Amino acid sequence: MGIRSIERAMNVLQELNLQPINTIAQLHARTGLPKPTLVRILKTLEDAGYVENDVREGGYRVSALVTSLSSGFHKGPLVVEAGRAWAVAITRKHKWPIAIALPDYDGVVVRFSTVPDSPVSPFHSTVNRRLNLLTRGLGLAYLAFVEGEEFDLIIDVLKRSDDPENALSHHPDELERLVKKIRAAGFATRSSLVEPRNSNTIAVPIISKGGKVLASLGLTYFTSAFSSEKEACARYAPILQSAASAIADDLERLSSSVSIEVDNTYTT
Amino acid sequence: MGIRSIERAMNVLQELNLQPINTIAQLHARTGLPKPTLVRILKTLEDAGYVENDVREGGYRVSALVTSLSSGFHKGPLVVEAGRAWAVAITRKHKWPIAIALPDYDGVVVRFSTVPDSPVSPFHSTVNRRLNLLTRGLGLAYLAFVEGEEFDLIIDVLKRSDDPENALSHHPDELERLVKKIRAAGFATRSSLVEPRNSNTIAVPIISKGGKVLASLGLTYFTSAFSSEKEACARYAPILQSAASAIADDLERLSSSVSIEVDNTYTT
DNA sequence: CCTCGCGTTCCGCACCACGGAATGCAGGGA
DNA sequence: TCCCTGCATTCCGTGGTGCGGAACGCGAGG
Repeated sequence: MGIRSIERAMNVLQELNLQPINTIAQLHARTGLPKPTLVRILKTLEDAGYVENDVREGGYRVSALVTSLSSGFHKGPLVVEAGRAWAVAITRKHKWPIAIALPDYDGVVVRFSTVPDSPVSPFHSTVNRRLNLLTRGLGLAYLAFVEGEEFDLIIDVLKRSDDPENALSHHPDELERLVKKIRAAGFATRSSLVEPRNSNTIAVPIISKGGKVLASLGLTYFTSAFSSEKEACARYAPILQSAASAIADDLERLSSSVSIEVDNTYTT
Repeated sequence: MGIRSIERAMNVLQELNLQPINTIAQLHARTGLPKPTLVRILKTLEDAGYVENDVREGGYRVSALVTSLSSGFHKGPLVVEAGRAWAVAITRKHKWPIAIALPDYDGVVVRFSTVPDSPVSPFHSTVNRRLNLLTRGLGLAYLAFVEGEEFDLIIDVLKRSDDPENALSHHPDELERLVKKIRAAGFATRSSLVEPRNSNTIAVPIISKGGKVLASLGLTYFTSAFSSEKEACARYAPILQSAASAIADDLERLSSSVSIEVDNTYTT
């Protein structure tokens, strides 16, 4: 076991990243740490410059310096780099948060999200969150556009899983129907069978000029903001689709002008 | 005074971000912490998933999870978002690290850098580093293209500073000569009067379609890699200039096309 | 075989982080 | 005005825990 205070501090720092502003009481509830301990940890982080105590807002928030804790981390594939700007732009315009997810073995992992830029996000920073392929919007948007034996390979892996969210892999015809529907529509949504119910995600694939599915791009919204799922999809799916194709274009420009290959590596 | 172990852990984490791989000995030298203490801290961070002990490489490195420590921080202006992808692409092609700096009162602050992507960087992650306007490449590339009373305003502020790096603000004609030279060339380099001497930076402004100087974009290289500064500039200045103009284009596309799509899709 | 430098483990002591209890403070209700 | 409630913050005595010098194991080099 490691140094307790450090583990606690890291947890606190993670929690702080999940909300724009955090009261001691909230952190107490979420981390289970005694309040005096929280105050002490937060004061330490504040002295070090990672945290600000905004008395006006009545709580603590992360400050700019936290970026220095991860600035040296190699950010990952060029798709994410190319997609960020579009994701941010869409969120600024439409408010809802955008996420970019990359495939990783039997799921997709959120590698970038504009949650911190969104004033109305149902979630708070989903970066590094792993999502299932058969139930989640971002997973389905990726999977449904994968073809041939790569598709079969993934399904085989999923079959070996006992995660209830992967259950569909045992029902080939149902699965096929879903995939066909998604392909025809050009976008996927989160299954209505999984939590959370008060939000939904609309996602589209990002497909390279060569036809390879590189990532998926999703928008998450509160269901209560629209009278029906259809309405939300009609509104945002085209936006996501054109953004996805713009990202593919950018990737092309970025690679051709400096002649590099699209790199599909991802870290775990 | 805060909790010592936390302060130490944060320092270690920052140091880890400054190099792709870090041995205990290096960290010991840089942080001054006893080796057993370092091992204990690193083990704690490793258990928590923020750090990996790569025995093959013989050292510690930050892992993907560190991004969760800053994922909630609002990343900043769209220029940086638009510029990242280009910066990454250039570094992948030409190896040297690229930085994007934004103006901040009497200086510029590095808001993004590809140092982690560069195998040959003279520095290591300069994110959040503040640079002077009159001596640093990124500062000069910004300042020299600012016009009119905005320029005068900045100089007035600099005059009130007693930082030796701002001394030039007291020599108007010399300053004017420098500014003219930079404008004519279209790029700036770091003053030969300031450290470090074994590297240099070539920087260009990023100017919006409306003519406003938004940021500066710089490339840093080891002077020993070229026979003269001229040679390096001849090679990289055009690359930076076209990237800067591409970034300005992207910014334009990002802001205009996203809003056009809104209007188009509303009827569907 | 020895030596050097390294990462890692050991272990007893000092000290410092811990958290329950107390305090301070602001808002709300009677 | 006074009391109450919920909150953040401070206090302070105690015991656990982080500390780091010393020892160890190991691989490389001579």
